[in-house]
Amino acid sequence: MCGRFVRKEEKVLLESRFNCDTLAGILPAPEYNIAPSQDCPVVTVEGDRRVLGLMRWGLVPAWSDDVKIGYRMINARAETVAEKQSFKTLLKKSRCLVPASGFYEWKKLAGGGKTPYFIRLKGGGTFAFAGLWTVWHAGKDDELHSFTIITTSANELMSPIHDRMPVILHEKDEARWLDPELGKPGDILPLLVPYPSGDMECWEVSPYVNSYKNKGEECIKPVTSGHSRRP
DNA sequence: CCAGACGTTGTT
DNA sequence: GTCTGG
DNA sequence: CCAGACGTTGTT
DNA sequence: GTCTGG
Repeated sequence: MCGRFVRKEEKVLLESRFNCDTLAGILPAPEYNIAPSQDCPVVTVEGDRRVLGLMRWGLVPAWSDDVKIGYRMINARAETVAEKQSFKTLLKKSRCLVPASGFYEWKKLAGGGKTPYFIRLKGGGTFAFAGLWTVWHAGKDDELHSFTIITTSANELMSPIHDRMPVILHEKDEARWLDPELGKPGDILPLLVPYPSGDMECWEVSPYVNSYKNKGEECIKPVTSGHSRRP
């Protein structure tokens, strides 16, 4: 679940919305169909300031001897993230915000097919997924920064589509999620819950989005004549 | 102590 | 790197 | 997440 | 069917 998302924000908007500076490199343009292995802007804490840096979606743990593991480490389960050895240290020390405008889920059909849905906050505001990040060393000076998105059970809006959904942080909780002083599970696990259904909306979109190569407005256009509706 | 594993999803 | 299992 | 590939030998 | 790649 949560294997594709959307980020329509410009760099300037991201910096103001998340109160951060741009760390290094050129940020990619707004993006409609972000897939695993792509580089995305991610907000982390360095010392006493927030920074926006680029990382690859799909966690490549420091111990891995193969970068390809990242293709399958795109999510971490909230229910077990404090216990799994691959995540517990990161949960304590390496949390991040992943800015987004929405995400996709594919609903399985009885006939064996699948239909993509676009999901976002009501009205389309910018939000942050709860993420974990790490560094992998390919060579002596070769660092790969990567991240994963935490998932939780589906809320009422999502459950007709899928049984899992990404953790979306309430804006007031973003500072807590990033606070390096907070390392105890009791401080931060309560944030990893489904976002309220009433504050979200979703609609069916075209299978055009099935290919991550397809970009643009078409990726979030309702498949039924312009009206958003429940699945 | 060392050796060995370390993840999610969906589908069956 | 860090945790679990033997 | 979905799309797309999925192989070896020998010769150049 | 299953794995890899983006």
